[in-house]
Amino acid sequence: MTGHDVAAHAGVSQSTVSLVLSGNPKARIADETRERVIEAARELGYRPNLLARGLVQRRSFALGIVVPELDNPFFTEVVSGAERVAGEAGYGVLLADSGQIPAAEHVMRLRERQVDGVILAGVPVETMPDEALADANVVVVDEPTGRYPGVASDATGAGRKAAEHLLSLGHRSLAFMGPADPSYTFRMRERGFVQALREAGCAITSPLLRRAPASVAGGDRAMAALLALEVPPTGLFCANDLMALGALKACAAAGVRVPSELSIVGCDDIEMARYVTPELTTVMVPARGLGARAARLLLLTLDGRDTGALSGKPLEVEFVSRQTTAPPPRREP
Amino acid sequence: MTGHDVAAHAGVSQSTVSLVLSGNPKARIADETRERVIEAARELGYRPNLLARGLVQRRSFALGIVVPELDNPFFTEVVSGAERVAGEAGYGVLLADSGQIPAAEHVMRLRERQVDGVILAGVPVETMPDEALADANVVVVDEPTGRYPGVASDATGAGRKAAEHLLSLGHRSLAFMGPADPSYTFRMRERGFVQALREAGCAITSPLLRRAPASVAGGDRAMAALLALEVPPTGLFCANDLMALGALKACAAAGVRVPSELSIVGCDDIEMARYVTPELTTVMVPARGLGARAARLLLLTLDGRDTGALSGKPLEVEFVSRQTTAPPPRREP
DNA sequence: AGCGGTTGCTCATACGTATCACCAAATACG
DNA sequence: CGTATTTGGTGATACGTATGAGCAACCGCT
Repeated sequence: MTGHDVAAHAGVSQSTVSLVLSGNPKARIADETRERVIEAARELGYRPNLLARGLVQRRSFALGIVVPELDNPFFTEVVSGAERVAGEAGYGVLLADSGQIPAAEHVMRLRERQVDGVILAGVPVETMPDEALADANVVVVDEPTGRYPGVASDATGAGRKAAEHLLSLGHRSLAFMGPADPSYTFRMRERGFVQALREAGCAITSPLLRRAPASVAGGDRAMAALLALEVPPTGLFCANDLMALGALKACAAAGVRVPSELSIVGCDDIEMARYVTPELTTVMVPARGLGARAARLLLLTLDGRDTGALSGKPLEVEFVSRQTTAPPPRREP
Repeated sequence: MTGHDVAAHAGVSQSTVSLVLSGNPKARIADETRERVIEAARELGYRPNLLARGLVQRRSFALGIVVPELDNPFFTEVVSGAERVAGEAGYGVLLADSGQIPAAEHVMRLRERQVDGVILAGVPVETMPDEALADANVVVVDEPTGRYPGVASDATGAGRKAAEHLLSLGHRSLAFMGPADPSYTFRMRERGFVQALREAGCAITSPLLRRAPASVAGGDRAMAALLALEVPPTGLFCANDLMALGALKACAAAGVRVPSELSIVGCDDIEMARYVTPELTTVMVPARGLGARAARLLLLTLDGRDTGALSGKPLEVEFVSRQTTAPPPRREP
């Protein structure tokens, strides 16, 4: 089932079929011919071979997206948002879940498939060999590089909002937990949090700054360490929701009541934040929006359109008050 | 950067380059020539154009996967499993998140991209027009069709195990919640549960059989309805974990204590099941395994290998005892 | 020396589409 | 009526790769 078959069936040449079905609308085709071709294509159920089209047009109308792990709901949402936008624009999406293979290799594979562009989310772009990204259309999610266009959320704002909320509740003994090898976004969340505390004259001390993998298990471990301190904090900000869920779990295991004994604020607002008990107070980061925006930015770039507008300002984050925060317990009850 | 460039650089023809770099190993190439070509390719950073290869070989070495929603962690895991297996075999993965567009349309788009096969997970295959799947390599996840090869989990077994557990704890007043338009798998989970109850002389009555979307919100609503009954059940089996999380949430909101007042069993064992409080007792369905197996089955089919072995027996499910089940409260305390 | 067989490579072509150059017929124009 | 212009289409080619046919050189054997 090729364009030639349709041509034969409609009594025209393959060129004409191509012009009718995918050529630009300014092609001069008689209405009657156009009808015949379209009808023939419909009857035969013709679908163009996008490999062939891609080969000659040097555009595959597909884009790749690389994430470190689909397990993390945050990245799932990014993918979901990007997929939607790409799909609506007629683009296909090639997914690469980093896993064992280094991200750079994934990018190379995607480029072999001639993707028109690549979205990188949560991968350490700075550590990738230059050649992998050389003259590729790349959009980086939530990790401003200065070298590639990107979309980001207001990460320092996220940390700041968490701090402001906890401070306003009266907390003064605050802790933070985040990954040991933080990505840009995690660094900024931490910085925003720490700076806001400092400005309020409430510096964070080293034992209250825990490093652990940004996962539920990591949060669990870090929380256990915090609870083992001589004077545990009364409030906690976690680099992401997964860690916060782990912290919540550790508290439940240790019999520490949230929020009456300890207030916890997460970050991302993954769906699960609403479904745990108590519901997690967090800072909403528009993951799906980031993915969608990344895709839009990429598509605009491919069309050679101006990208300044989209690339510019970070996406707003929003504090979401739920049930894991409350005023600190009174001292020496 | 094409094979011709490499050829020129190595002083051979493009054919030779092709033979060296991707031709079958039985091609007769002098060692010295082979070296030269490989070296030239390395120097130039040559990567073959898979579109061109796909066009001539009539195989794209890519497969498509269609899911109804990436939001559901179950499907995320299926995708993740399939992606891993495909990636290791050198296949690319085109993702289609159903969303607004009907699944059949997604399949057509994937086929335009010449995917070698398609994995369908959670899409209503029976309602798809035949032409969409005509002479395509299809593997259906968890929905035996009789027309297409598929991989499935032991869904009746899942329902049965949930029933057996609750019965063995002493429950006699049991409820079920599942979607109103159940897929095959959901129907079988329900059937296994109901049958096991019946065999134990403990039939389930109609008001204890709730229909709601298989989501957290749906579970929440259904649970609220159950709690409003004159005699609420002491035990509950949910068609999937998302519903169970919703039920848990509704209980928390209504002040019903789990598991002392009500036992809840979910199904799937999504990651979150471990992280809610109390931890969710559930039946583990190997989602990642299903995805991996679907991919393997598809790849074998593409190689023209025998597929009987893989297609055969459903994957085992496993009861996972956690914290949401306990003996029923004594009557009239 | 003569000859079949093997080795090592190249030539030409096909895959299915888009697109440029070109052409015949029809039409406009003075 | 002769010529410029437009209309509506076709033919040929290119995209980058794989691959069967073919070919020259060399080998082993009698």
